[in-house]
Amino acid sequence: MKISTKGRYALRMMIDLAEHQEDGYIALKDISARQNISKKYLEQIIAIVNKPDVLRANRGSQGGYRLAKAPKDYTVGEILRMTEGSLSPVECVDYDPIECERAENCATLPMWRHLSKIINEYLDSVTLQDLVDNHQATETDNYII
Amino acid sequence: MKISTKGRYALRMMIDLAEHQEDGYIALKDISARQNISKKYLEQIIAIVNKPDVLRANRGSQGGYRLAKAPKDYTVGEILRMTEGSLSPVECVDYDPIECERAENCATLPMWRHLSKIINEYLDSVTLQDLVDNHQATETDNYII
DNA sequence: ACATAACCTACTATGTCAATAGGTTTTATA
DNA sequence: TATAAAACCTATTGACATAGTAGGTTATGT
Repeated sequence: MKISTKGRYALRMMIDLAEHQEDGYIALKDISARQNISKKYLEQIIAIVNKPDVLRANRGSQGGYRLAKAPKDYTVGEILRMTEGSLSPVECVDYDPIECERAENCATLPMWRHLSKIINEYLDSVTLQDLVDNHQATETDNYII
Repeated sequence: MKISTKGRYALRMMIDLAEHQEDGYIALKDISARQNISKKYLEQIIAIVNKPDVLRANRGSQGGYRLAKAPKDYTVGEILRMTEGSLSPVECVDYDPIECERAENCATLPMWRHLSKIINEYLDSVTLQDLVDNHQATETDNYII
């Protein structure tokens, strides 16, 4: 029941991009150095997230990435679902109709559904901007989240 | 971010034991047949949960297992933590003090803490009795959870 | 005594994770 | 226009976890 490095690194990458929005296109080399994550691994991870409505990329010299929209318009949930796949605690709740033959008479299904709901709803309630704001607050201990 | 079969099977086993409380000691063979889970695998899983305050076991002929307390006195959270280990979405929040050197200045830590909190609090709020009640309700569609 | 059940330990196939590695293509700039 | 820098692409790998299977030993009610 753990978020993988893929998801966690993707989040840190997005936060890094959000915090350096003013610098134009950011090279993975710089994110790699700041976040202390292998550039090669970041390449693979950013490839998952690199959709036109999420990121803008420039190739070649002086190239890099920048956010496609404002940090407040990304939720943690959407970023994690892109990299991790479904965030539900059990696979069966992702299908509609449920394929499991036990579903009709399952003692635990409603509980899994509810857990899935609160996980996704919470993660969809936190934006990239919230994380950036919170990061700034680490200096003053004025945590928002 | 998934609960493994170990945790899910452990829960189903506990529910099965709760629903057959009146039958005295229940053999794994019977749970295996009813739940359609390999008896050999159930042996390994029940070994994790088989503590004096959780289950009573009788060996030999006519032996088996029964709950050590009332179904309302087990939470889903405690059962899953026994089999799955920690239910937190990231490892770092389990340590106090946190070992990660980035912790003091981490943009995501408070969010992970909060997510961990709502997951554990919800799973600790659901008892084995709730699941049994809910199971009964599948016939009438009067879900509680 | 014997059948039955818990209990114990080792093994294994498969898959996922967490990268590393080595390239090709594109592009700003000197 | 050569070149350096960057994105982009695909394959491979070691380590570990998952999801069991297998083959026993020990205890106990009948």
